[in-house]
Amino acid sequence: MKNLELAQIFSQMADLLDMKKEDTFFKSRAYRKAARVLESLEKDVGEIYREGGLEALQKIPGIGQGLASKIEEFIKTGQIKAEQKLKKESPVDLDSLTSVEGLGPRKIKALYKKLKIRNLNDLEKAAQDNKISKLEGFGEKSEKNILQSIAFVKTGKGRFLLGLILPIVRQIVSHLDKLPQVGKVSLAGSIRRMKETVGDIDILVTSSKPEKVMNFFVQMPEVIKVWAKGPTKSSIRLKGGFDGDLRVIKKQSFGAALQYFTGNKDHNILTRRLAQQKGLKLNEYGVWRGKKRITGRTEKKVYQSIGLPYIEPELRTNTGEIEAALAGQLPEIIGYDEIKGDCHCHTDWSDGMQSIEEMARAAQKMGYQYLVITDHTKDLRVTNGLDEKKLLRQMEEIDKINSRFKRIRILRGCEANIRADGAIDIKDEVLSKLDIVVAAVHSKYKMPKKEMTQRIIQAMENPNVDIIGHPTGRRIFQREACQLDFDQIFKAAKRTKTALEINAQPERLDLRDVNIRKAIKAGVKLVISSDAHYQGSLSLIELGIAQARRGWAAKKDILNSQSLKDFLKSF
DNA sequence: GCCGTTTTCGGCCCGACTGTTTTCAGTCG
Repeated sequence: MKNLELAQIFSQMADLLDMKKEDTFFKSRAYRKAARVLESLEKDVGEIYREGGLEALQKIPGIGQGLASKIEEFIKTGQIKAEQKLKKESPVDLDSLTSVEGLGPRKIKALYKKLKIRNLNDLEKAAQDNKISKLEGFGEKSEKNILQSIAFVKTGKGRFLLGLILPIVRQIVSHLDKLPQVGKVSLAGSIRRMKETVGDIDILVTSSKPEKVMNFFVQMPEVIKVWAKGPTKSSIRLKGGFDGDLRVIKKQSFGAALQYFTGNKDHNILTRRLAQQKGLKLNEYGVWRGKKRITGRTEKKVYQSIGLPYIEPELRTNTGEIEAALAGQLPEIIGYDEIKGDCHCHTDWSDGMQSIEEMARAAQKMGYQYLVITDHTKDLRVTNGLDEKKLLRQMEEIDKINSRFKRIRILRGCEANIRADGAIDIKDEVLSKLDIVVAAVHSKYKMPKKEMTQRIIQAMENPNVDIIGHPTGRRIFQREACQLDFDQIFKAAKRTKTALEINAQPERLDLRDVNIRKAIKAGVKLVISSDAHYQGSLSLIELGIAQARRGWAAKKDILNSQSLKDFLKSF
């Protein structure tokens, strides 16, 4: 799948163009638009090109002659000359500098011209020496923000979004699975725990012919570097910039190895201690009494042998799961197949890519009983947000479309905007006509804790508001969560019967796992939503379910695990 | 660079926010 790679290249080219010249506004915007379209394209451009050539590429909206031939070049040669040229001519490391919030191509250009800032290090130094605040167009606050943002970017270094890595890794796993020399295959490590960000990936296989498996692994087309290659372990770097390990395990040790390589460090220390207390030894090869291996083939048996029930991978972080397991109080966390409908998605009425009908058909395919259409509302002009009149028209449209669907019900909703004072941007008389109202913050994320908390509580007080969308507004690696007094938020949510969302977008995953756990403890109900802007991203719901599982959520805590009737009743 | 014509040029989404200014540029979504 070349779409994401190309999207990245085009948006980089847009930035490079903006830096280079003054009058590239519309050209760079065309590149950015093309990047956006590619990002959300269902079909692989490689496939489109194979089937219909340049002509088919030009049928993609936002792609014309110029960009189509660049895509062709990329498919054929793996690179785009124009991009290489732009990069060569650019004196700065634009990629890392644009990751600093508030810095775009223009400001980066100014910083280079006046202070010769080429990369993050230069930038940090200049900010520390108070050189930036003295520049025209910058000030003390800019300088402070730059330093803060650099620190934030640094914490994310070397980690990657689960949602980005998972599809790539799954493909590798499925290739390995097809090799005749491979028996069992499993992911391990943080990616098996479905942690929201992943450092490197671990894959375990059983095989009687490790050498052939290793040969295949280090020669995959995605590999850009081989760190190590041996009979039991090989390490590589993949195109995306992240590293992967493959370990070959004997059949009789597979369960023990999985257990060993999945839990975080502290979980493993505790399980080994439990083994010790029983006069056993637990390592990656099995559970041992003296020199005798008593088990190790499956994880379940490993846990059993040390007196524990099977613990789901998502829980293995030593945050109380072992104590709960010993006490028989481990929750039965929600399953990946237990969501019955999606509560948050967009269509081409606002900034989505597909029609209501197309989204509904895709949701039906996923086996859902319902899909809530929640397009943006009027405050968000950039997303073509709907005003009261358009919302009413959309409701009529949904009613019409519903008559064409038998197995799924399309629910009428919106993602309304919570203004700075907590007011909703749509009149109550229209809100009250909707089946479900999601309300969310889209501006002024830096408000002080007290005001931000009050703002959201104010929104929850509106009897028409059913769900608070992406409650903290965070974007992993990009924007910190807003400041909230969660105790107060949870209290108000419970009192007003407002559900909080677990948004499944890879860079949001908002609420976080710890807050999900706290919310459940406080008696707050939750929903898991894809926030899909096109059909394909409905399946992102999996990441939200993983997040819920890491937050110890059971089926009963998640409102959209209920049937349509019960779901509607709970608001 | 794309797109759709008043069809090979001329327009292209635009408001909020921020940090800087004192009327605005750049960034973000």
